[in-house]
This record gives sequence, C-alpha cells and structure tokens, in this order.
Amino acid sequence: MEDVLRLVRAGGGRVTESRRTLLEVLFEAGEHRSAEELATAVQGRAPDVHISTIYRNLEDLQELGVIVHSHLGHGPATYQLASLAHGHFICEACGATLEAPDELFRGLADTVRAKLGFSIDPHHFAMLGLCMGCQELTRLG
Amino acid sequence: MEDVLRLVRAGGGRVTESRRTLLEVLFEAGEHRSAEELATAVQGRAPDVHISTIYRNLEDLQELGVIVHSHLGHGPATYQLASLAHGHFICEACGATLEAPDELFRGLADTVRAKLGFSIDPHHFAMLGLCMGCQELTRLG
DNA sequence: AACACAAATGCGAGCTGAACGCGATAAGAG
DNA sequence: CTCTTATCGCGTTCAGCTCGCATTTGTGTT
Repeated sequence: MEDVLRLVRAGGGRVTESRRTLLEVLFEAGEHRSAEELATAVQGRAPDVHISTIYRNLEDLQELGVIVHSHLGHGPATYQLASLAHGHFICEACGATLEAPDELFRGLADTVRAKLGFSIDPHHFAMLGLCMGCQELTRLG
Repeated sequence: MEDVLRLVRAGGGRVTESRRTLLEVLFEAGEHRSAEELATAVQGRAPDVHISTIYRNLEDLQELGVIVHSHLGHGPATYQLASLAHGHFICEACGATLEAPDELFRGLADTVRAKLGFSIDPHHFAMLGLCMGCQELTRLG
C-alpha cells in the first residue's frame, strides 16, 4: 500500500483522498470487483467521490501496473490487484466461475510461443465452456 | 444456406427478407463481422432493415447454432458462421490478430477437463498477449 | 386464392458501462 | 505560504445493445 503510494508520486501523480480510499478498498475487497462495486465501497468512506473519478483512478492504477481488469462475461469489467491476477473458466450455462492456477496455461503458453511467437496473458478474458454439472444436463437433455 | 433456411422453418421460424439477406451476407462476408458492418452490408440490398432487426436475427441464428459471436477486444462483438469458428490471439500493444487452429487448445482442454471437469470453448473470448514484434519492443524499452 | 394468426419488423426510446469537457479544487514542490 | 497543475465533481455524451409497441408479413389452413 505504502509502496503503491510512493509509486504514484514517483510517476508525477498525487495522492488524493479518492485515490487512497480506492486503493484501500482494492486491498481489502479481494477479487473481481466491478467499478460500480468499488465506487459504492469508496463512497461508504468518502461520499463525494464520483464514479467517473473511480474510472479515472482505475485507469491510472492500471497504467502503473498496480491493478488489472478482466472480463468474465458480458457484464462490467472487474478489477483487482495485479498480484492476485489469475485466469477464469466460466460456465456458459450456469455462470459458475472457476479460478485457474497459472500452471494450467503453461503448456498452451509454451506451444503458442513456439508456433506463433506469441506470448499469452491468460488473465484478461475468461475462457468459456461448460462446467461438469451442465455437461451432464446437456448430455441428458 | 438452404439447409439453414430449412432449419429456421423447422424451429417455427419464418424466412423473411431480412433474415435471408443477413444469411447471404454472413455466407459471403467471411469472419469477424460486427453487427454494424453486417447491418450496412444487408442494407445495401434491403435498405429498410433496421439495426435492431439485425441484432434480433443474429440472436435467433445463434440459438439455432448457425452462427457464433466472439469478443476480440473492447469493441463490438463479431459474428460468423459456426463452422468457421476458431480461437484468437490478440496483441495488447499493436492489436494484431492471430487466428488459432483448434489443435493449439487441445492440451489445455484435456488438462482442464482432467483437473476441473470443465469443458472449454476456446472461441468465445480472444486471448490477449504480445506478438513477436511487440515483445522485442518491450524488451528494448 | 383468400384467411387468420403468430412471427417478425421498423422505429424510437431506454439501458448499461464507460469516457469526456470544463470550471473548480487541492496536492505538494519550492 | 504560494503557485503550478494534477485531479476532481458534475453533467453530458458515447457505444453497443435491448425493449415496447403498433404494424406488417410469412405460412399452414381453409
């Protein structure tokens, strides 16, 4: 947290109440928070912070590499600390979200680097599919 | 094409001018077309077709399994015939799009099925990362 | 060939998620 | 304490898509 504030200042940025509060919330809130959720949480402590300020700060913090956002489906983007980033598998049928340890992607990452020269970031977009339960249902129905 | 029209009728649907024209366009246009692009193409032949009709027909055709849509980035969704579906790798830096043969995902698919019981559909969301050129640039600074 | 009726359409309004323009405010270097 | 300018609050605007509703149009049936 203190490190991040130092990083903000180092980049010519200022540590404002909204920015500090947003960071506090991000550190406490865990994963997969939408901008709207973060705004509500921030406004619980600093009521006048406008949602557009949240969006601007989220963008700034991303540029600093402190946080990342990902898309888990058709809803709003979700934000979290970069250190917590991981991949996701989401069931198209029931919406269940499985978190994916990075090891799972290692094989794909190696293959893609070898064949296409491309270095993947498996976190940004979720990977869709069917969870175990919904595969059963599909098979039966 | 004829098969698709038959399928539409079989499902209680009707073959309207807008629906047939949209299908023609989809068969001719190839891959990665946004709803807006498809609308423009359709309107070249049937000027009164409204964009909301395009969206509704795209949805219906998806439910029939004739087409699929995917998200290649932060812009609009792109549509194409289900038979042409494939995965994508997109460079976060320069936007380059690489198409991914399904074999690339086989290893991941097997691992994920074994470990999580989850059956992946690698087409829906693109996978981000860095292309060869942009990796070089990043390395150089 | 005409009918009836649900499916589909055109149009406009509405919705969500996000970005922008602008004048006011305040962080923090000197 | 002052001055510069990063940041803010607010309202507006945008993109992408969805919905409600009156009207039109396929299509199986007569």
